[in-house]
Amino acid sequence: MIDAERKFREYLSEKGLRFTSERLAILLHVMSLHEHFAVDDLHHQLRQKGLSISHATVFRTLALLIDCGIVQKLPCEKMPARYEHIFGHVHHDHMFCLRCGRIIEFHNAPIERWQQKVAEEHRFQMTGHHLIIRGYCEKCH
Amino acid sequence: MIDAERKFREYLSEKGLRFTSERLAILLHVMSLHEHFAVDDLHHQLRQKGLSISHATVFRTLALLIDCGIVQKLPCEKMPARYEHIFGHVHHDHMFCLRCGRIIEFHNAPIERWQQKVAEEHRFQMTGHHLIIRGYCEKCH
DNA sequence: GTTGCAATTGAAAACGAATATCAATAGTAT
DNA sequence: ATACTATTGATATTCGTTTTCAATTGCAAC
Repeated sequence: MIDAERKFREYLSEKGLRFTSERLAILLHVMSLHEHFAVDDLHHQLRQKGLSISHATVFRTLALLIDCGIVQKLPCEKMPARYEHIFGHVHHDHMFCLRCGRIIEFHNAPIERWQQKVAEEHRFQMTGHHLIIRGYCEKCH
Repeated sequence: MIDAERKFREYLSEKGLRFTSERLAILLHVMSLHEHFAVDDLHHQLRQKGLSISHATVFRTLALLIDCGIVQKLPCEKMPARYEHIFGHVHHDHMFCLRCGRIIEFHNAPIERWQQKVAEEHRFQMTGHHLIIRGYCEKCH
């Protein structure tokens, strides 16, 4: 059993929810993806694997995975929404290319620290943040 | 004529678009608001002023004002989308209270500088950014 | 001013992502 | 095994936003 599965089982158990085969299949597939994805991507890929999991269940399960901290919704304002698994990864932010749609991940410790400081100054209890830098990637200027 | 109107007229003229009474009314009202607003707020307030401007026109005009740099869409993921005028204001980011929905504005120069630096490191041409800090405000922890 | 053309408008219909409904199914605790 | 209740899939619905299209109105040329 992978760590993410253990974490998901614990989360569901604590909330009195059930660990179903659909939820396991979605979790495992999400953890196997190393790119961000839309709900439809995920749905199609699961069907190609021979699993018939409904659209509604994919949405419902993603909401649980987000609440549980295994997945995050990307802050870029494109529709449909994009997701990625974050469990087992260090925190990172994103740059979004307005021309080709490429998403570049980055991590910057000073920015993280200053955010914490700004929150404290406003007596604001920070639980998370989203930083997205928009512009044009190396190939697209 | 206020500066924003001059800027909007120039923008429309350059694009071969027309400066209509509806567009002027929306621009002036948006500039008079000192809070973020949803499309429906704007639409209602315009109607209360006795102006019968359609929903569609409000949406269409906001898109122009955003493209022109007078208005921005806020990056908090609440529906419906929130907007604010930015023309004549210094750049700022937002904290969003998950409990009461309050939006706190802030500006932090070091964060801005580090963002620029990160973009340069990735040879990324930054045109803008959105930073939103989520959590609980002073009243809500 | 008048004219002509294309941009703009309003009302309504269409769109699309996401959510709710509900009967059938399947975990889970006993 | 049983009973209870969460979950599922199919479908319908919601709701913010966008498109359609005929009527209107800027605006530039005359």
